[in-house]
Amino acid sequence: MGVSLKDVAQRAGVSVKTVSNVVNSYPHVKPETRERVQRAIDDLGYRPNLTARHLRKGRTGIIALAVPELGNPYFADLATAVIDAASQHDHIVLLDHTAGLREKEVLVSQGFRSHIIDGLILSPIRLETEDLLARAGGPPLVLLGEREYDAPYDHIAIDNVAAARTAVRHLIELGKRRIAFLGARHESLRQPAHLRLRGWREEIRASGGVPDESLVLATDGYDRRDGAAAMTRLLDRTDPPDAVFAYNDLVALGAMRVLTERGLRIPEDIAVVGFDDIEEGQYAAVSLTTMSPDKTAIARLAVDCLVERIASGASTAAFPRRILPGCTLTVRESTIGRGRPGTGA
Amino acid sequence: MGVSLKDVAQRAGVSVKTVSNVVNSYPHVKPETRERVQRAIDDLGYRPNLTARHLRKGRTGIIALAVPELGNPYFADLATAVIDAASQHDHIVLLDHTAGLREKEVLVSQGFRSHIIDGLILSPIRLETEDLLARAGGPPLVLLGEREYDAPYDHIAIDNVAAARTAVRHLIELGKRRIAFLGARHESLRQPAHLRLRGWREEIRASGGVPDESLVLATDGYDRRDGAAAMTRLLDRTDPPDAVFAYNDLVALGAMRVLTERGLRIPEDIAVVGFDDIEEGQYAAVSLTTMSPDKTAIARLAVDCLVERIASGASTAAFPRRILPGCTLTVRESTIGRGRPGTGA
DNA sequence: CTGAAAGCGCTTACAG
DNA sequence: CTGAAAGCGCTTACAG
Repeated sequence: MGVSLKDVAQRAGVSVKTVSNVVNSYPHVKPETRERVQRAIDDLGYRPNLTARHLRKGRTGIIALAVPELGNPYFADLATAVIDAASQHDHIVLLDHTAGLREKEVLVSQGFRSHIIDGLILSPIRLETEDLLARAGGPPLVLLGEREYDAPYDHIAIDNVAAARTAVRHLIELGKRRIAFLGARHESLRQPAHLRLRGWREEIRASGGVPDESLVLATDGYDRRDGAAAMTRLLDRTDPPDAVFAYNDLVALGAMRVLTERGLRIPEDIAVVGFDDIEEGQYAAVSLTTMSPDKTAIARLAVDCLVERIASGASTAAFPRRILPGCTLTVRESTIGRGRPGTGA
Repeated sequence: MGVSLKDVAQRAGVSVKTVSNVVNSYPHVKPETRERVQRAIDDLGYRPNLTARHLRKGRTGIIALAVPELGNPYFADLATAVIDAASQHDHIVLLDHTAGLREKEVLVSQGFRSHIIDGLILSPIRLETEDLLARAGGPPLVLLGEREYDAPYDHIAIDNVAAARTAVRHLIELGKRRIAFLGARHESLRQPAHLRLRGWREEIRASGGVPDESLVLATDGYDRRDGAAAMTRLLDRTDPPDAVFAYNDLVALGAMRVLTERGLRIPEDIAVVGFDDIEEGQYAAVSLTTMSPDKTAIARLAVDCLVERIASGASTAAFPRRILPGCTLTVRESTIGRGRPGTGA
């Protein structure tokens, strides 16, 4: 601390410009000058002050990632992947969580940390299109997740309708007919789960069935406790389902805990499919069949998009992209029972 | 972007100093001046450039948190708590993961991001004392976790020996006599798990038993797969244990998966105790008894310590503190069976 | 209560 | 190939 370019320049007997050239490996520096400067740098233990560099260049090399909560392993995995992808581009990651609160999501999206971050990756739950449109020239933004917006920003998300149909089809092919949907939120149709719920309806119709809306269970959130509560309500009724498609793995795992407590067999009595493919599902007592989004691809695409937008210098995207990473079905014991290796390890 | 103090000053017809005073809510500003400036700020949509402020003040308000991996829910929870604690002090958090690699831990501890961060909270796995001593005047540092160092830095960690003894005593009180320890690392005695292993030995001796070192199972890491692999090795022997104390919950959950696959009953055949109290354990088919460190306290203490050290301006701590947050036993089905409510929810 | 000026540590045209 | 100087946008003694 305290050693500046000027100190190095003085010691090496050159101007700060020359030192700067060496530090930034500018090619046209006379070898002996470079060596002299390098020695001064080493002697003094000089390290460039990045803040100053940032101020000058107008970029910080920091991108922010805002997710609802790190406590959901899906988002922890995603954050890990984003950190790694960002480091490929020499960027570091400032992490924040919104708890899925619209107020916090708005705050983050408005870039209350502008000037510190070059760009933002946001996975919103309750944010509305109008909030995005009101965003006054903040840093470039890339959106993640199931919510859809009519706003000038890139959006990375799997095809939720198609993925949900795949999950439900799997259950139908196993002979299940009363398939519940766990995790529709107590809110408007534009909330998350909307698309997965639509997939549920479409696939049931496609198989010649009629969606039973009483099998759609609303929840407060998407945690284990929400899954457990919804499953309890479902089982307390007279006509239980023979399968459950959950909004995500946490909801599915909460539901499975209740099934186990009640002594019901998975999948014989009730089969379960989740969504996200968190590792916990592999090691559950009955391992969990789930839809596996390609998290690495999602993170990489998000960071690539963002870095590109940052380079372009525009706050909004004139031609916003909609990118669909892959999502595949991973079959485990919760739908086909023991018999094949369960952990997938 | 592009609106500076100067622009606001011009529009309001005052000097930049006055605008700065208003922005920083300096008390002695004539009300009508303040109002005029505020109007200019609003009209222009001015937002202070934090990078410039940082350069000037020499502080950024950013602290870094480096954990082995976010994929372990314990660290995800800890990160969440650190972010919240930091925001209490108006600091934001740069997150990094080390994968428990010494090289990466050294890099982080040497502050390769110095000048961007005001301080660092590091949870090391393989870092050595010499690495810390070689640290050349980086930003203030607070250490977390089971590793112990003889270095001038504050250290926040529960009393691992005492906590392990509590866990083992619980098993002994339930009548268990052959208690295995899962998760000693294939490395030196100074590695993590050392203290918990010592607690295991001490408590067995205290109960009048003799620690059976063949029941100490080494693992490569502390993940579910490590627990599953170790449990498999243990069961393939002729003399299985009647209880397992795992280094952490992930190892315990991996072990439980294997027990379930083999058709063994938990806790009747083999009881299991973990460490960390991650939510997953509450919702496992057999809910997991575990040691519950006070993560919120750990995060708060770490941030408080760090902020204090930052304020003091010293890179190292003349009188490093050793702080011991609480850690309590949480009893669930994996030791006492079904019969009481299991999820603890 | 407010202004003019220096300076935080860099990078970058502009000269030479 | 290298130097002198301006400027990124703030804050802070120093005056008045």
